[in-house]
Amino acid sequence: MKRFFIKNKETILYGLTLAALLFLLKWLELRFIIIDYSFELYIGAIAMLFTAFGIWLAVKLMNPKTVVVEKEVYVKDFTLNEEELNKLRLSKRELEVLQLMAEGLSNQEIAGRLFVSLNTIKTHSSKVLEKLDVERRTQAVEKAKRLSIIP
Amino acid sequence: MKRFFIKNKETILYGLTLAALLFLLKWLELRFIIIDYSFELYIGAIAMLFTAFGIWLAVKLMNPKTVVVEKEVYVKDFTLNEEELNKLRLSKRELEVLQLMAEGLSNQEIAGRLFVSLNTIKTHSSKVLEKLDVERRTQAVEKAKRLSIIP
DNA sequence: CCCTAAATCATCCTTAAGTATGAGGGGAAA
DNA sequence: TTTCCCCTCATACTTAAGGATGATTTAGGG
Repeated sequence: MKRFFIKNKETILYGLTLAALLFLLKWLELRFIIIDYSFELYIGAIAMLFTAFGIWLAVKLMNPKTVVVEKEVYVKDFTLNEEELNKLRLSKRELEVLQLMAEGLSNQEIAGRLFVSLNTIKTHSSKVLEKLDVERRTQAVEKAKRLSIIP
Repeated sequence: MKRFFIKNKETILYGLTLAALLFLLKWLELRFIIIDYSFELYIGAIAMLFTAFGIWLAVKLMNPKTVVVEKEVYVKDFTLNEEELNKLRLSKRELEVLQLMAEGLSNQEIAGRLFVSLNTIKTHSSKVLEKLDVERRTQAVEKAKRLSIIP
C-alpha cells in the first residue's frame, strides 16, 4: 500500500493538483458570472497556470545528465577488480589465455602449456580480443592490466 | 536584425505560439457556443494543451541537470629503475618505441606517432627485442614492466 | 678530420598473429 | 529434451611482426 503511493507519487500529485484546480475553476466561474470578467482573461489565466504547471512537471521529471569524473586511486599491490571482470563475460579458458598472453607467451607456447592445439588458442585469443574490444594482444594485456583484471 | 531574431528565437517562438493558440481559442470558443460543448471539457482541453506546452517549453529551455558520478581508476605507482635502464643501453628512440609498444600500439601506429616510416620502427623494435633479450613484443613489455623501466 | 653510435629507410624473407567460418561434443539450464 | 554456451579443432586467408642485411645521414668525441 505504502509502496503503491511511493511508486505513483507523481501521478497522484498530478491528480490532486487537477482536483484542486477544478475547485479553483468553479470558484473563478462564479466570479466570472458575478463580476463579469472577460472570458479571454479567464482563459489566459488558465493557460498561464497550466503552462507553469507543465514547466514544473517537466523540471520534476526530466532525466538528469550524468557526468563521469575519473578519480585516480593509487594502489601498490594487485587487487582483482571482479566487477570489471564480470562485465567482460570472459570464460574461464579465455581468462587463462589472457593471463598467459600477459606473460609474453606466444600462441604456440600457450597451446603447449594448456595441452591443446594452436588453432584452439587462436580461437580463444580472438574471443579475448573481441570481448576486450581491442585488435592486438599487446592492447589486450594493457587494457586488462589497467582494469586490474590481471596483475 | 538577423542576430536579433537568432538571439530572441525562443521568445519569438513563444509569442508566435501564443498567437496561434489565441486563434485556436477563438475557434474553439465558437464551436463551444454553437455545439454546446460542456464548459469543463473545454477548460480541460485548454489545461492539457498548456500543460503540454509548458513541458515542451521547459525541455527546450532548461539546462540539463547534471549528476556527477565519480569513477575510481586504479593507478599503480611507478618509480623508474635507472640502474637497470642503463644496463640495457637502450637509445632514446628505442625507449620511446618500447613505451609506445607497452601502450599496445602496432608498429604502423608507432610510426605514425613518431612521424617516421614503418621500416624505421621495425628496425628500432628489432633492436629493442635484441637488447632486452626477448623474441616478442609482449615479452619485451612484460620484462620492461618487471624491471620498472616503464610504468 | 676521422670514427662511431644513432637514426633513418629499404628490400627480402619467414613466422606469428589475427579473421572468418564451420563443425562436433559436452554440460547446464529452461 | 531442446537450447545455449563453452571448448575443442580445422581450413583458408590476410595482415602484422620479426630477422637479416645494407645504405645514408648526422651529431659528438678523440
